[in-house]
Amino acid sequence: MQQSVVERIKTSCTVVNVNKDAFHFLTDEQKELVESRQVTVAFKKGEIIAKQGTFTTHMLVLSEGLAKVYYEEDNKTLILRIAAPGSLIGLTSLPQNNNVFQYTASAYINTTVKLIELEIIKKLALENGRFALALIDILCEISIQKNGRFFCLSHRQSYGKLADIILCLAGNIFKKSDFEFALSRKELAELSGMSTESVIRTLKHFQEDGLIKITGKHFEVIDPEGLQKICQLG
Amino acid sequence: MQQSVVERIKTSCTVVNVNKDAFHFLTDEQKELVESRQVTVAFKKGEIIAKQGTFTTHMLVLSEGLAKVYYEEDNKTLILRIAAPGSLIGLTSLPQNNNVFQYTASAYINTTVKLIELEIIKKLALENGRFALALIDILCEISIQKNGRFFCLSHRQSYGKLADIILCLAGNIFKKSDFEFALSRKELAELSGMSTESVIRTLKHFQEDGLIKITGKHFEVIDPEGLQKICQLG
DNA sequence: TCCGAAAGTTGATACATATCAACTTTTTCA
DNA sequence: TGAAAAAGTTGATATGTATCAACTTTCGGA
Repeated sequence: MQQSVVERIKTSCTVVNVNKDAFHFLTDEQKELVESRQVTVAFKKGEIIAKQGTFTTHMLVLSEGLAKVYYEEDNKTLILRIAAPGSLIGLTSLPQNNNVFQYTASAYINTTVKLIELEIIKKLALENGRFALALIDILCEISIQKNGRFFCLSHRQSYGKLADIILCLAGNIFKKSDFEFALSRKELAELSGMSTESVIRTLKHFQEDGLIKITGKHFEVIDPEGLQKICQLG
Repeated sequence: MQQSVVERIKTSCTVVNVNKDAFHFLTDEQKELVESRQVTVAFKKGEIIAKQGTFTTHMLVLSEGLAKVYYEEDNKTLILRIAAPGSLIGLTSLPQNNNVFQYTASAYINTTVKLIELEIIKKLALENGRFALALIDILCEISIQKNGRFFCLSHRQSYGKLADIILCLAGNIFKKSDFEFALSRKELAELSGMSTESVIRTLKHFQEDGLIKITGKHFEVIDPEGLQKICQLG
């Protein structure tokens, strides 16, 4: 299958974290243990999957849907990433002294997650080096992605931030240049760290410049290279 | 030993990453392997210890000094953290497909680092679960700290950002309320993500309000609680 | 020790973007 | 189906902070 243009575009701050499958390194016996103990839970759009500050007994594996992972403080929120199928939530609570969720996760759309006890994860990491190394890999990936997003939100200005988010959505979530967009303007604003009004004005600008086309909820990226250029300029 | 007031103050965005000693979980034999193969290198103030984009063959353990760890893009820099003794640099390059440094590290002051081959780290993580788990712990800590810093730099305004950095320096690096400050105003600005001029003006404000006292290169935190309040307000 | 460069400081100005307010369109659900 | 609520849009205004320019102080090296 050929990659579309939007998928090939590299953005500095992908908000979506691509997760590898660590479980694939488990032995059949270990896989069975995980499967025998795991529980699947479905969340409706808008529901909170995990709340920052509550005790983490289980790690979550997002199996279907899309979740917003965000950090909360003083009534302000910072979206850390969008969790897509395969993403792990709650891995950072593995250390004994951080056994609460370090962020909140809520469902953008209807979402199902599998719950696996952290104690089992810890046990498996201890006895299976390849699995442990895979977890390390995932944590490294998340760290690298976060650096890019951090840079983008703190060093670019509105045009660059929004262009980046649009490319991320097209290239990493929907994986095509046109898509029905489920998120509100307010949520787009939250993602790009700007006000709703600024998002609207900037989107309008992008349309006038022929970079994107919006018809109701339908988004189309017309000039990905142009958007990428805006990302880089600031 | 009693903790000083500045050490007890919690800030949202500690720029210093407190690292645990993962090597302590190694067997005597494994420790010997590490020690027999490790090399120690000294860097002078200002020198580059590791450059973003170059191939990572070794992980670095900072043993003495202080280093600035920063992300570079388009001639702009974003300081990710200050590496203090015990900090690991280059751990995020462990995954096969990210085998280049993901950030640059340079010496704030004269600094020595130990170099350990990544291959050895990988081998040890594979055969020693407790060591692997300790690495996971460290990555989680870094991740959590980065969330706080990310939030601080993107959601607070200048007063809050600078107050936070001052509390971090006092509480986490110098571990006392008064210290000789080696960093220039420009570097303080870089750390808090603002312009040099704004840093100067804000410091002046803090002095006038009796929060801190500066005499030449000598810094003294007079009212840590007051600074903390400023952090929280924004 | 003195000169030039770097660091530090101050005030004036510019600018990006948030905020506010008024309004329109769309959606929701009783 | 119609009324209320939510989402989207637009223009005017406010504000925080960067930028620029001029200047002073400090520091390093010939």
